Amino acid sequence: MEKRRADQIAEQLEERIFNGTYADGDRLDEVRLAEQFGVSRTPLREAFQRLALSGLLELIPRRGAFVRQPGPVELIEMFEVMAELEAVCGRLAALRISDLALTELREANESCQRAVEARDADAYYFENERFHRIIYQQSGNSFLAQEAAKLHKRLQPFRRQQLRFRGRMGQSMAEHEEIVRALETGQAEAAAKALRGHVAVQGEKFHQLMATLKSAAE
Amino acid sequence: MEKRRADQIAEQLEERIFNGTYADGDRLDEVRLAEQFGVSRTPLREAFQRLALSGLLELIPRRGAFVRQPGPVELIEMFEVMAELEAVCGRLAALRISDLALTELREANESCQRAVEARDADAYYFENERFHRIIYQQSGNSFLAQEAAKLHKRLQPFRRQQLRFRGRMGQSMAEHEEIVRALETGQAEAAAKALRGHVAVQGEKFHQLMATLKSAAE
DNA sequence: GTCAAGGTTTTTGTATACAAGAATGATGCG
DNA sequence: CGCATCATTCTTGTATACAAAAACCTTGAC
Repeated sequence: MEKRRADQIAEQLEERIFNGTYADGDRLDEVRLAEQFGVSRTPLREAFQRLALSGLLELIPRRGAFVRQPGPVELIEMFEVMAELEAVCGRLAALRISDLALTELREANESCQRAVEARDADAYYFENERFHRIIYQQSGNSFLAQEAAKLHKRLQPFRRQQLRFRGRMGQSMAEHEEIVRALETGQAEAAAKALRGHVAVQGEKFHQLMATLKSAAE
Repeated sequence: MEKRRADQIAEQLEERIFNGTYADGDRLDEVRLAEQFGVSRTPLREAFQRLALSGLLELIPRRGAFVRQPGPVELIEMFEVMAELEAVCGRLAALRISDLALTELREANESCQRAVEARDADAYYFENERFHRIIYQQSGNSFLAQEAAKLHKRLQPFRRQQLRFRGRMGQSMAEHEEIVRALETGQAEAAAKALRGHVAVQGEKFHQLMATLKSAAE
């Protein structure tokens, strides 16, 4: 399926919003972006529509498109939902996961471990996503898996910041181990609880998240 | 905030997809719809973008926009996710709900009861939505509330069909009572369980849902 | 009669043109 | 000197025009 120009633009704009090129409240100028991308305003506006639906832009009629970065409160809320979605995926996956997927899960986890030892944040980030994505899919509910993956992607830039904090990677690995054990033995509630705790933002992590926000706002 | 033409069109198309005017796989003709709505293709295409993002349309490049009604499997999956979202809302709301909201909840429930007695399906449908929406909001997590409301809306036409079945309204009312009791007494897990059960599709209800799908396909 | 190849016709995707509303700045009045 | 009002300019929203790709139809060969 070949892509439209508008799709590519949407992806690039999304990337810029995620990586902080645009700050919260920035107005995106149609004509300036259009000539920057070398297209007319039409495909650009289509891209705007998309990003607005994903919550990345706010389209105010007759005013323009404004970047909408989640604030502290919304971010906490999103992490809370993510924790619950992961918990549900885990609970279902504990009953439904295949042996093949379990093998892949352990493999992804080992890759994570190697990334931690090599202090390779990018590799950890990548393998961690694989780890979680397997659990989403093994929930046996592809709609759930899709929704979980969507939110995961949106929270990724913030998660990434969190991993910089000392000791977080190691702790995260221990949690992964616990999750794998619960899934291996089919303990649904244990898997749910482990995943919820793994993702949830609380206590010390909350302060880390606040720090993340400050650095992202600069 | 006044609306754009494109917004109104998106709403109307959404309505048509929900109420079954368009069947799964139907291709929406841009020019025909444009003259039908009395607009050009531009706002229509913007509306398409939206509906595609909500999963109601599939936009195949260079081919067109195709209506995408959820099939049996996807529908079951969506109900499963809805049940879990409601459960989470209930669990959080049990701890966070305000007295005012509890009063409103009881009020909505009484209106439901009256609708059942009057055999007024439309009224029941409306008050039931109010009942659930209060719980979403009282989760204290507006992101969660928003997501729950979004999915609720998407599933509404199917839920509506289900209520036609004999005895379902009465059973649903009993479940509402149980939910209210759990929320009143702050029993988080009980509220979660009651709401999950209330929404989940299982056993007999599954067959009803299948019947719904058949009638919707006609 | 069937199938394939090429051309014709639709239909989508993008660019441009135009219209209407919002922002901005200048000017006049208090 | 400050503020309000009006005109100008800019920006968005929509319509139209054009280009490219897909669907189709016809025609010809086997």
